[in-house]
Amino acid sequence: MNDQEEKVARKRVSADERRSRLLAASLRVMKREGIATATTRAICAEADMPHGAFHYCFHSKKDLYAALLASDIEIDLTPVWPEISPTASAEENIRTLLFAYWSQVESDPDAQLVLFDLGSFVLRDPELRELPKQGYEDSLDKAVGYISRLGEEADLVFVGGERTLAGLVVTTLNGITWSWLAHRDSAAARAGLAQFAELAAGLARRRTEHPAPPLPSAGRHETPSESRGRR
Amino acid sequence: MNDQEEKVARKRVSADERRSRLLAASLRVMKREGIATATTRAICAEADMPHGAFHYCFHSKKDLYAALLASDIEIDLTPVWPEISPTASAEENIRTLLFAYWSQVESDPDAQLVLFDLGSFVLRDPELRELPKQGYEDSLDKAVGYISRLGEEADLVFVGGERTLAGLVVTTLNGITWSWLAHRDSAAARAGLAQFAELAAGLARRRTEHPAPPLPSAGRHETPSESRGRR
DNA sequence: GTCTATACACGGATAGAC
DNA sequence: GTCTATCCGTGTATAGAC
Repeated sequence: MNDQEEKVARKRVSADERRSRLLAASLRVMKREGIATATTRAICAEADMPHGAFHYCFHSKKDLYAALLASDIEIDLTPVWPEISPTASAEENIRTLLFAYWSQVESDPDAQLVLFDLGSFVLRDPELRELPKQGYEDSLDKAVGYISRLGEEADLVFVGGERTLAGLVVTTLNGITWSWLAHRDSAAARAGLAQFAELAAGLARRRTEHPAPPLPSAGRHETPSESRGRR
Repeated sequence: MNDQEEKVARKRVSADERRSRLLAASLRVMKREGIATATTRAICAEADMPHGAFHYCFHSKKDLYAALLASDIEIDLTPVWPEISPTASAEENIRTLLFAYWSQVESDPDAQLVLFDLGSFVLRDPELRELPKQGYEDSLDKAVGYISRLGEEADLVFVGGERTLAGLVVTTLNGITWSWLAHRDSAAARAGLAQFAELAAGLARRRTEHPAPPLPSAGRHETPSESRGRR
């Protein structure tokens, strides 16, 4: 006594629901075959919708790109927090976090590729050029969030400020990811990550000890990171 | 008494010459409008050749991509070497080199974008997937070359070996470049570069003096770059 | 809103004259 | 080798029935 099932049970769904299904489908297609092959036809097929559906869910294909970049395809570090503890060293905690991130990168390389692919594409379009900027800000914010939480959970504070460190993290992670996509040498990538964790740990200080903030390398000429910390 | 000039004097040129002209033209088009718009037609037009010429210079369009990635679109640091001197600090010398690289990046951002664009595209194709790997090796080699020369000219040697440092440099430069393409904040990019120079300097040692390695700014508590130097 | 059918342009590649 | 004309597939977008 159900309405109809002429084909394979294509149910009635709201246009909004369709929109998000198309977004998900487009992401799947892009991961599988690349952005160039993710045509409106392929996407609709993947979402099991007629081709015509596309253009009353999205004004144009650019719309889809914009929406895709807005819905951040990001990595979730929630499950790793229990492993963070104040008793471990700063370097260990940082490495734990970075490696948790990294294992997700490695488990789904195509997602990363789509991110570069999409960014690269969008940077060419005058109308969309600002999107990656926003995306960068967003990942910065997210990194700041993680770093803050790390500070709390592991009782740390960072020389130069959280945002500076966040910039360093985002940039380095992008660099390592891109290089890894090219060479696919996991050991090398992890070594780079570990090296970076060591570096970042050098910027960490315990919150509790030393009431007088112990700046590293004070007294000499000013280092870049110090001058940047202010402004 | 010259042969012919029916149109605008389209001279006779060898197929090889055509090939390289097409490569150059394709690069120009890609820089200007992106890889997606660089069609065989657009490329031939840019090279002032008939469309048909394309397919007896290149077997297919993939061929062009491969050839393009093989002919490394790289950055030349030759003019900066005079500024390198053993009297300057390691950090200064490294920063000089990095900034020289960077000013070329900033002067031609589209070239960088093409590199990402092309890499991203090529990583999708099963037949071409190995090309970026090779490209990465090449830039590693190039970086090693620069680092070696820096070692000679500035009388330095690097903890961990030149190749390790080279990997770090290539990766970091990629990361900073990609981030910069998104946010276009030159000051931030240069700050990151300076920060990295500081870090890398922590890995540098004078070749000549002190058989026992003289750590910079020793005496107080340890700075990040110092702890990093060891391992 | 939903879907089918179609318009229209443009992509890579090739056939075949010169 | 060189170039023109053309094939054929596929892309985005829309017109119009339901």
